[in-house]
Amino acid sequence: MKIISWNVNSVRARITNILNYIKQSKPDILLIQEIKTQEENFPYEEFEKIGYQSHVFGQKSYNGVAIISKIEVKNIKKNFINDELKQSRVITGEVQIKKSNIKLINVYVPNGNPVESEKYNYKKKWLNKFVLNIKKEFEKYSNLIIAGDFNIIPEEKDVYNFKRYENDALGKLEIRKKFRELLNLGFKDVYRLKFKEKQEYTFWDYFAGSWQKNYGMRIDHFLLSNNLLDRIVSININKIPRSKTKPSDHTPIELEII
DNA sequence: ATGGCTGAGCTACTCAGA
Repeated sequence: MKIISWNVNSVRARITNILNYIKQSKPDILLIQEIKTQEENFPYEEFEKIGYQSHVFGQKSYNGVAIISKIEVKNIKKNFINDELKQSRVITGEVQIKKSNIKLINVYVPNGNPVESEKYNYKKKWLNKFVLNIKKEFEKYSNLIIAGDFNIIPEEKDVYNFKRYENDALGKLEIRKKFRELLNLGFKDVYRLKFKEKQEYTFWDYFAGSWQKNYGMRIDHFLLSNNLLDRIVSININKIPRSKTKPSDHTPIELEII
């Protein structure tokens, strides 16, 4: 069972890249973020043609998340967070994998920059609510997968130059602490669990040749509840989509479980 | 290097991203 998370930075501008990627990587479930469109303009048919159903929590111009799946996804919900700005950032669903019910939480955490602004406050409040709701979710479900763009650099080694990001909304200690708080509820950051010291990134800026210089950061994550850890087959950051023409600034992270 | 690109909405330019 292959589950992939990818911040596509507009599903409509990226549709050709996404379809090509799906044909190559053949995910069972693709969790996408920053689709930047409302449901009414979502390219449902394009995914249907290659055998995928889409579940969409859209928004005009900004944000938006979707679950694109070859297997049945039940109990789709778009109200995981009571978002004070009414932004579309979380979609959840349930899948049956090898007789166990697994809850999927596809998330796009607010960016929060600049730090001296209301945006940073929104991110902090948003993360507080998110952690609290995950805690509640654990009372109802034992198998949880949280995946998406967390906009959090977990540790110093997860960015090309930590000094530049220690006072940034992605790297500030109080933000990284929220990530640890989440893990402490009973999750593992699967990439870091499998690769203790490896330095790989999931995002590179469009400008100043960031991609060519490998000036990136690891901000897209797969969190698995501890009871699912023995079912991990592999975790992989696939850099190929970032090297294509008209790429997203993020690249997919691929999880395989049994 | 707090903006050097990119996308949406719109059709000139702002806002947002990280």
